[in-house]
Amino acid sequence: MNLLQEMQEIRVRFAPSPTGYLHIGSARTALFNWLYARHLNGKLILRIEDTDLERSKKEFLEEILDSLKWLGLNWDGEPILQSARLDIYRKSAKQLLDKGLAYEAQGEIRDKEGNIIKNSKRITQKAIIFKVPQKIITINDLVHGKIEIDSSTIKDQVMIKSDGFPTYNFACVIDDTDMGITHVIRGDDHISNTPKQLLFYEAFGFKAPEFGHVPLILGKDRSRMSKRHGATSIREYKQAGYLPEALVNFISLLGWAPGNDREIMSVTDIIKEFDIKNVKSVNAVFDTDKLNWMNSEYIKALDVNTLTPLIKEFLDKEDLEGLDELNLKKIVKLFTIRIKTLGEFKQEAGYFLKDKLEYDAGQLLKLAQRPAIKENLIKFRDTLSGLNEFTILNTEEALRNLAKELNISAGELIHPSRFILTGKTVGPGIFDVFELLGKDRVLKRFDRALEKI
RNA sequence: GUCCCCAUCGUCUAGAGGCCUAGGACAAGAGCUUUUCAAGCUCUCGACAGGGGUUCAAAUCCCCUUGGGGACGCCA
Repeated sequence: MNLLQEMQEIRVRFAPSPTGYLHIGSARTALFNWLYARHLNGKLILRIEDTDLERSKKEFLEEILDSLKWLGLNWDGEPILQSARLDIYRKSAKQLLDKGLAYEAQGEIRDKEGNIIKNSKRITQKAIIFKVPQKIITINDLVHGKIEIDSSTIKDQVMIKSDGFPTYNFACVIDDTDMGITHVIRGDDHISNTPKQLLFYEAFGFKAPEFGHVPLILGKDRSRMSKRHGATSIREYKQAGYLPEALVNFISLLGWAPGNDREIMSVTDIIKEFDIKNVKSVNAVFDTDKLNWMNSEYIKALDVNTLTPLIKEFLDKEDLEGLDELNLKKIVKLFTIRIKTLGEFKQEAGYFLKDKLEYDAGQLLKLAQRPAIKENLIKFRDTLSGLNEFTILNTEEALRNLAKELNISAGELIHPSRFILTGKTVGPGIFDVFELLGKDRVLKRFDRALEKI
């Protein structure tokens, strides 16, 4: 690689702070950075912004890395921790101090309500504060175009806090410069930070990267997506049984579209098509209905051999007792088109996994009140017990013959049977249920239910 | 309050001045299929926020209004 190519290499970064789980919005930012890098054959650097001593937690860091890996967003090199670079920030701040572009000040530390925290041991030194010069700052944003901000609306910026740690905007500039970041892709909520950072670039004489501010993801009420809108962290979606491919596909389409009406796309195709120029500048509402649809499409596209192990991870040991692999696969196959998430399987197909059924009392009563229901069901039970082969074909033939004999519709036997065998009024075809449950379990469930009718 | 961003169906979006009586998808509704529910197939409903310009021509360009969102920390 020659020098020119090296200078032109695209380097982007994702810079989470380990103060919480990976939020869906952050994940989208990470995804766009990743797509940008992969599309242009660049590098994605992971930087951990752990300069908030009180809120940063190691468990959060691990969780964030796990979520990124689960989504398939791989990064280049080792993650860089800001907490390991404190000297560098301090030295850099000193430089501005020496140039007369900054000053030191001793202030109190206040909490969120504005009260002074009196005996804070954190005040060990003076804060270093940047003197904001008067000027118009221009951002040539990759998604918004030209944005102008008058610096008179910005107050002097703390670079080094009294606890010796750098502030976000300051550390960001030092790091992005050191790491050779060429493009900063981040959420719209950072637009107001960019002019502050641009001022630092200028003070140091550093070349600023390109900026692209991507729109935010909103909840149903159009405010920033938060806990009250439902699941906000990637781990929650993983735990609910969404497929990472579906989630990636879905969030890639929040604020971006390839422009040819394509929606279900492999990640390879998304990388191929992704262009920051096609990113919209309008915020997007997160629509769980559409995510559910997309996830179900991904589930339907999987073959049973791939799906079964994925579903197994959502089942407990006791769910699998007495179930052989072949049977489980058949059940999975039956439910592939009926579940929207992997987690729904246990709920939907529960009656295949455990024998104890809870019958809804009202439904049971309704059933018992139908004319001649008990004697018909007893006859049907005896017919079933006389079958040698307990297959879809055999059970259907037996049921239809009996219905004819009794001069009732097939449904008169089918619906009560479904209720007896599954405890539900809706579900897969009843003859599938017969075969998959097997003769023994079917008869047992009939006997148990008939006692109650 | 100040600054900034944004504005096409309920939602995600297509739309780069004539291809737009605005296209697709989700959701909703109807029908077909059927033992129920799904799935599948077919159809229906449904939007350029409002007002001024510019232009032969505007969803697309400009301005204003309105409406949403975000930021204003020794948080990141």
